[in-house]
Amino acid sequence: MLPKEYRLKKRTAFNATYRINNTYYHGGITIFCGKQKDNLNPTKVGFVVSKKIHKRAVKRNRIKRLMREAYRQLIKENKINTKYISIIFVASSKLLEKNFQYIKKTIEILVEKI
RNA sequence: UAAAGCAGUCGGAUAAUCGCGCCUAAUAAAAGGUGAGGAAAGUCCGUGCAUCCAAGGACAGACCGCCGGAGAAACUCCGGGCAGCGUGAGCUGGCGGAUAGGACCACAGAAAUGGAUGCGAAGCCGGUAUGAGUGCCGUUGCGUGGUUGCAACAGCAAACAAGCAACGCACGAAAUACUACGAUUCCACCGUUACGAAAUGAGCGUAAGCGAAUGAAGUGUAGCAAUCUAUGAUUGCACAGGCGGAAUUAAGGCUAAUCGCAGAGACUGCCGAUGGAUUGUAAAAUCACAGGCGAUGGUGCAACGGUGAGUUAAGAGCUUCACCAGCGAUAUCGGAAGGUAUCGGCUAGGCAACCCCCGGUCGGAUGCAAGAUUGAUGCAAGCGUUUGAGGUGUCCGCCGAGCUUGGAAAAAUCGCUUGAGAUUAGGAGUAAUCCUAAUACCAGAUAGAUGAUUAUCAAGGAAUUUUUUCCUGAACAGAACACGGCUUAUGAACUGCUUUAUUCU
RNA sequence: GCGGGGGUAAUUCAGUGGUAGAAUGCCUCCUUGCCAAGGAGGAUGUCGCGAGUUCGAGCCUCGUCUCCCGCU
Repeated sequence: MLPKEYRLKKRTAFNATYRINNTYYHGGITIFCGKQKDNLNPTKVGFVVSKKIHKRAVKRNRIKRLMREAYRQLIKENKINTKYISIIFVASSKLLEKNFQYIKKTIEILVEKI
């Protein structure tokens, strides 16, 4: 789990990020980027796995945790992008059968891309 | 040994690295503690808890439904009864009432619990085509037979006889096709278009509400109107019908032109003891005679108790009998449901997981997005303040100043986890469950923690072989106020008891 | 988390316990030089699934799966 200052929490913040509509896609994950920031606060990140992907909460939580863990390791290795205020990661049903290594790699590619 | 039944167990463990929520303590860092299930799921029941409305009454409504016990309560659990299923261990059960009443029981059937029509006899009516075949002093042809004539070895001609074939005419089984006088059903039009009461609101509906005519609810077809002799009588008019179209039917149809039968069983049937008729010397026989019967056949899920015997002309719960089912009474066993025995009368269709009736229980509504506190925002339109908005399941009644809609804004804290609780030990009880003592405090998130990677092992499987190798190392599934149940999902394996079958001793 | 509504033909929907229907679509034929329109005929169903009540369930009852809507 990420420390609190990295989490994107408010519903309005989510809506604001979606409205900018700056999206990238790779390997089953779509990301929405927010506005470019002008202060030193850390980039806030949200993870979304909708009910359409799987009915059961166990499977959805598993994907969410894997994505979060991958992003946390990237923070530690100092590979993240700090241009934006907020980023949202949206999973698709492709990720159901994938392992941790695959997810980490795709997130790394996406973060380099933006 | 195999196959079953029941009751249970388990739902992994350890270590390393990097992380997250909460608590303790704290300036901060570091540290310590702690962190998902048997179903956390479905939200199907029942509670606590919270808010709103409540003086109460009536009516709805919901739920329950063999007996006893447990439980805060429950579409809950335990034990027993009864019924059904199973060879059995055992399993299943929404298990009050059909003589209070209503609805329904398709098709078939004479008839579905009483619908008004149905059935039998007699009489009348009832197509066309194809067509095996049958018939005809029918016509034509063929060959055969004898006869007559010519000729006479051969042969030719004539009429006759029976036969065969084709054609024609008439009849015509089964089957097929077509049409539809009639019949049945449906539709359209014309005609008819009834009964039923009333402003003191008929009535209908649980209630809100509907409701005087464009005819409520109901009835579902026979009465209605007038008169006087007035609870009846007389008269009149009605209850009809007409026309057209579509479908089905070639089998039956029709009879208000006749006679008879049936108010569970008219059809198919059995009988003909008694009475009658006929035949016969008589014995006896026959009868679509009077009649007796409800057994047989048939229809159907179901036909007015079942099976067998006796009785009888034939028969029948017939009240004569045996067994069974059902109803009632008495005795007895049991705490009760209920069981057992004896006796009596004589039979009640199904359906209440349709309405309903009987007995019982229930203050109602909304759900932690309940609600409380702090802070912020407080705009517009409509309705309303005793001529009453709105609220309480509905009405009576009561409360009484705000309410509704749209837009904007929606942050923090509390509620929040010490409990109908957990673990261990002892006791009561067949059991559900209850009592006593000790021990500890054991998730509390809010875009929502409980995670990622790796190694070893328990456990299981396969191969080789007698200790090695390889594989799997899991299924269903993630708390959101809490608890008690129910239901559903769930990998591999293990334990105990019981039943049945087979083999051996 | 709490509450409510649905599932019937390829699609949209009807359906009083007694033979499963309508419209559109699809297929064949007619019509036309061809197409459309029009006319005639035809096919298409696990009534979401599993049990129960009943002589008999699309309909009644219970369980289950799935879809949709509202409360923020």
